[in-house]
Amino acid sequence: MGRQPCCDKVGLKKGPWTAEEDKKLINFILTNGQCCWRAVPKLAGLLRCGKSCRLRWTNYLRPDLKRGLLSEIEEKMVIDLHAQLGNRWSKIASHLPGRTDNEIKNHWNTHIKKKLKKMGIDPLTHKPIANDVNDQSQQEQSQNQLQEAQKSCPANDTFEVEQNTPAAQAIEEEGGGDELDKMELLIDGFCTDEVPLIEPHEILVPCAPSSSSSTSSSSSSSNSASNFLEDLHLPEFEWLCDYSNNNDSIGLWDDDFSSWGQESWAYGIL
DNA sequence: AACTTCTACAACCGCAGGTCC
DNA sequence: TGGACCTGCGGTTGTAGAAGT
Repeated sequence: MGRQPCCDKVGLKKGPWTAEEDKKLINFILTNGQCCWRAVPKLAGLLRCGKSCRLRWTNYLRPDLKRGLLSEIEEKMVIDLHAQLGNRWSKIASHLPGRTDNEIKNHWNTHIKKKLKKMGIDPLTHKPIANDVNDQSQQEQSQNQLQEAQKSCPANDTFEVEQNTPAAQAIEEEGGGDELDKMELLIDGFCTDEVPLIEPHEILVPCAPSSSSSTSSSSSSSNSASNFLEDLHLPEFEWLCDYSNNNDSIGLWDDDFSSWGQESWAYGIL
């Protein structure tokens, strides 16, 4: 007896999400909270499987997401963390507030891998790329050591970022280690693993719409997903925002999601 | 201008682990 | 205790836009 598929695939939509679908999903999650993803599409009126809804929410629509390219510091952190954790993207992501495992995985595959190879560093072992057989066996040995270390590092342990891997050093030498201390402070005090799930009634709505802004965000779907927020009516929520350390105005209601999740956002209970 | 190739990233798939009954 | 169900994770694929020819 095989497992039941996660969803009845007949008649279900696949591929890129439309603004309308995003709207329905956001409305539903904000109203009902995250529960029982399998039931979400049906209840939200979406022709998607629950898995797809969860992915869309966690990777794209979640209000606490940062958008845009990873900074130098974040990139360096990813390399350090990867050296210690391997391809455990979700664990790596948990040390980078506002970043998703998918985002980090993509960034690793498209940017960091190339960068490291270019520098003569094996992205798998984080050691200088070796050419002969002896070096290869050395690499295997170090890889085994790495795996052993990973085993002995329980997931919830407080994590010390190793700054001494050749790869991380190479990246640092390229520039961009300035704010590292700041970032480490952030990590010491914050880990997404520890972030409690925000219940819908605890989610706040931006206190004021504003003109313009918006930094990044590139993809067409992100733009398509953005404008409909103007149409969202969420009377029971109020977003609070702290303008004090952010010169940009909040772009949520006019441009895209790029402002969601930045430090300037504050969440609280109404 | 049209076509091809490359790049970035969103989304899908299958599996593993946890929980519940 | 074991099976069913659900969620989360990691690898892979698909697609759109950019860049090159």
